[in-house]
Amino acid sequence: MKPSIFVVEDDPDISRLVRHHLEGAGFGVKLFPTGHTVLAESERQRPALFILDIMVPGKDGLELCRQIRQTQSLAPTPVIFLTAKSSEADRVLGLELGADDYIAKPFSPRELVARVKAVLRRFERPLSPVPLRVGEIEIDPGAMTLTVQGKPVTTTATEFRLLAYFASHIGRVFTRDQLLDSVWRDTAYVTPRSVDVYVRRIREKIEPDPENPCYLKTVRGAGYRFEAPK
Amino acid sequence: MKPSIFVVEDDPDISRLVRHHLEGAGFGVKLFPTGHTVLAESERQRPALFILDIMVPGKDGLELCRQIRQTQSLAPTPVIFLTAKSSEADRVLGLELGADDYIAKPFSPRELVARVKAVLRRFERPLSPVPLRVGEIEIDPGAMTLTVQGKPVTTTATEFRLLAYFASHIGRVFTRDQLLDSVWRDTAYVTPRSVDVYVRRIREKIEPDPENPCYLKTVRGAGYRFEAPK
DNA sequence: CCGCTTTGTTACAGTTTGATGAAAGTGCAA
DNA sequence: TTGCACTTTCATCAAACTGTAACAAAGCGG
Repeated sequence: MKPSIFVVEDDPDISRLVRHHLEGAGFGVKLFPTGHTVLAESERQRPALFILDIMVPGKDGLELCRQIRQTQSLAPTPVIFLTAKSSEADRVLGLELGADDYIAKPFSPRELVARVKAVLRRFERPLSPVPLRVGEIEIDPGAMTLTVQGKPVTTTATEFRLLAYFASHIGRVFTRDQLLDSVWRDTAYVTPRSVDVYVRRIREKIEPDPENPCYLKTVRGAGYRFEAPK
Repeated sequence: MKPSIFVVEDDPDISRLVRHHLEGAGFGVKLFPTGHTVLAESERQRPALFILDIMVPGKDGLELCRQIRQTQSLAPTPVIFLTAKSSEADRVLGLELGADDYIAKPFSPRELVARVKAVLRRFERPLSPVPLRVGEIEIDPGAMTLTVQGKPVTTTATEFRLLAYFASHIGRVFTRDQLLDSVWRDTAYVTPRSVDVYVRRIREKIEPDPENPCYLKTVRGAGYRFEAPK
C-alpha cells in the first residue's frame, strides 16, 4: 500500500501540480479544496503526511494544523505547510504550531518531492497508533501506555513488552523459553523462572482478580496463554 | 519439502539479498513487492514464516501482520519484521503487532539466516499447526486446548500429548510401548500400564460414554486405536 | 463353566510445577 | 557517586500432576 498524502489547497492549479508530482513519485494523493472534511476523512484513512496551504478558505491551515495536533490519533502525523509568503514570521509561526516543514510558493516539483520524502524519512515512525484492545485492556504501543478499565496503569519496559507480545498472540501457548527468546531476545541466560515473576506482576496490573486470571492463564506443564475473556 | 518463506519487501535490492541468502540456506523463498497478494497466496500455499518490511512508509507491514494474526489459518505462523531502526519503541511496536522477532537494517546475511532458523526452531510444532477436528472433538496444539461438543475441556499436559498423538494418527493401532516411546519420549522407565490410566482419563473427557468408547478403542492383545466415529 | 490373561479402575504418595515474597544485582540519572 | 527503579534470582509453600500398585472386571480358550 502506497503512503497516502492529504493535500489541502484551494488553488486547483497548484493542487493539480502537487498531485501530479507526488503520484509520479509513488505516493497516493488525496486533494481537499477546503479544510472542512479533512479531519473526518483522516480518521478513517490515516494519511502518512499532510500538506496544508496556510491560507485556505473555510478553515485556515494554521487552525487545521492545531486541530491535527490536538487529535490523539493524528497528532504524530507530519505536516508540511505551503505558503505564498515566506517571511521569517510565517515560518516561525508555522513551526510553532507543529508543522514539520515549510515550502514556499512557487516551488519546484523536485523540491516538493524531496521535502516530502525527507519529512517522511524523518518521521519514519508514524506509529500507526491503533491501540490494541482486549477485553477491558488497552495497549498503546506508540505511547507505551496501558489502560485497564479506562484507568491508566504504569508498567515497566519489560512488563510492557511481555504483555504486548501476549496480547498480539491471543490464544497461543508459549513456553517460558519461547518467551525468553521472543521478548528478552538477546539477553543471555535469564532463568525461565523470571517469566513467572513478570507474569505475576502483569496479572496484578491487568487482572480484576490476580488469583483467578481471566486474561493471562497458566498452562501447567507448558507455559502461559493469553486469552480474551468471554 | 523445504520450508517456504514469504518475503514482503518493496526494495528490490534488499529482497534480492534476502532471497539469495535464504535460498542458500536451503529455504524456499517467495517475494512480494507489495502486500496485496500475500494473504491470498498464503492460504493456498502455507508459508513457514513471513518476513515483512515494517517500514515502507505507509503501514503495510504493520497492517499485514495484523491481518495475518487475525486470519485463523495463518495466525500461528511466525513473523519477522525488517525494521530500519531498532529503538526500544520499535521493539515494543513490533512485538505488540504480533511479530516474533525483528531484524534491524542493515543486517548481515548471517544474522538474517540465524534469526530465521532460530524462529523456526522456536516455533517448531510437533503436530499439525492447524486445529485438528475429529467427530465432535477439536484439538488445537498451538493453544493446547481441547473442545468437546463445543465445550472447552481442560487437560493436563500428558493427557493432551497422548490425545494429540492419537488424533493425528487416526486408525492406527499403537502398543503401549510404542506410545511410551512416542509420547513419553525420554522419560525413562514408565510402566506400560500407565498408558491404561491415561487412556481412561482421556476417555472420561472426550467420550459421551466412557464405558463404550467411540473414539479411543481398546484393541485387545495389541494396544489402542483412535477412530473417527461414523 | 473354569481358570488364565489382559484390561479397567481407583486411590495414594511422591514428584513436579507454579506462585509468591523478599533480597540481591544492575544500570541509569541526578 | 549515590540513590532509585527495574531486573533477576532464590527459597519456600501450596497445588496439581504423575505413575504405580492393588484389586476388579472382562475376554478368551479349553
